[in-house]
Amino acid sequence: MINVLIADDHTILRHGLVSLLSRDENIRVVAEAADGVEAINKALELKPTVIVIDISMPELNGMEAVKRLNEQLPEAKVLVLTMHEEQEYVIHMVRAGASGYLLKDSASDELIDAVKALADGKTYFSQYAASVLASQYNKPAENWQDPYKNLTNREREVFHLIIEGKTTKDIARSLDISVKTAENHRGKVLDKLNVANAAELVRYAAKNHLLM
Amino acid sequence: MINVLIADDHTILRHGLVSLLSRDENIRVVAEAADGVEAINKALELKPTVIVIDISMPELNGMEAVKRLNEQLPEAKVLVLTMHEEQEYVIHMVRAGASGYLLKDSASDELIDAVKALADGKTYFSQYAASVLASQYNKPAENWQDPYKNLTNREREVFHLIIEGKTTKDIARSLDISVKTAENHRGKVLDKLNVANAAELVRYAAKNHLLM
DNA sequence: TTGACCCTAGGGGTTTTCCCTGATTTTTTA
DNA sequence: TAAAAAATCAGGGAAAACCCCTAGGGTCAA
Repeated sequence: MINVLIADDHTILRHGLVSLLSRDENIRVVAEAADGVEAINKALELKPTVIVIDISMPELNGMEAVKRLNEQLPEAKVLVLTMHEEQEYVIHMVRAGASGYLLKDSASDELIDAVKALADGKTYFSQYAASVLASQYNKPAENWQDPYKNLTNREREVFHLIIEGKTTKDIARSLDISVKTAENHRGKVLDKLNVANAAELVRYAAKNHLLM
Repeated sequence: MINVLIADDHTILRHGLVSLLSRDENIRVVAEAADGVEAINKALELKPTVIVIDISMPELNGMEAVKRLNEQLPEAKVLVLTMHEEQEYVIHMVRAGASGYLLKDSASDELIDAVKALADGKTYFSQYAASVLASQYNKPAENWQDPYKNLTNREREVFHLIIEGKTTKDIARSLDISVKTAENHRGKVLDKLNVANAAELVRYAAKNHLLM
């Protein structure tokens, strides 16, 4: 038997979810919450297996609620159910500890599947959410284009050595060139990628998945 | 009309895919390939909209093939169809430029949906693949543990400012402390996380998903 | 109350980074 | 072939980073 807590500030929608989930004989809705604080309190008290939560809620928004739930009740699995299609939401919620992400216009079967998957220790992401997550890895190919592409071969070598944490002296030794030359390349790289220092350069590399 | 190229070294399976996809009136299979090199050659010649490809193939494996296809024919969308459930495969293929990832035991409808999604410029990931991608964001909470956890609150603040690319002077201003104090904290952070400089610190942050 | 730890701040030093300018040789491209 | 771009080297100078040290004041717990 899967114990579920439903947190959503829209009463009608919440009741709809309850009756939808209750139809499945393996699922029992043990509590409802209309805001984030209530959700956390009831979760800590009843320790449900799965928590179905909406992002936008009064008191404590879904994101913060998920974060706290993950800290205080890590064994509970959080399924985010939302109408937000914004990319950032998906990633932030996953970062916050969500195990599933479903849009409200999903088929109702999907909701039940998702709850069961989470209860089973798996994750469940809607087609859309999956695309967003994947896009984080896909992007680089296109993003590379401008600045990184404009580096010369030598500069690209230097670039990679810098993001390895190498000093200019190391780089000079590595490439068998003078320190001054390495320094020049370094400067060019920072300039072309429009960053102020090595730390920012590594950030740039991370953002564009250039970090090995 | 969506032109599709199918690359799979298993003849029977390949033919099965062809007849499956051909059943849809909006899809036309323009070519088949039994290995990676053939896949690339035919793709460059026929410029299909979608390329359905298996990971394990002779001559040039799927991963390499996807990489090259992405470089030489970026407008073609690659759908990876495989029986490999290994985590690394998903991520590597996506990094290589795949727009979709489907397991061979998926429903046949899913294949058609996936092809159409890709032709439409979207991505398509099976439930499983999505989970793997999501897990990349979930992990950190556990990985954080050792060194980062040992930072004091103040050090953690400084840590985050360093990985923002801030200089010591910036940090001092930010926290309203003297440059010398900021410098001390900076030193402590580098020391505790066992890195030599800010660049390595950002690497550390990236590895542990601490980069915002 | 006495360590232990943290935050604070400074002294004094070396090394590295970053930003210039200017020049020679090689490679690429028009 | 001539022009442009890239790679090499170099020096000066300011700023930042990094390192080692001391030291007062605060909190907290044994």
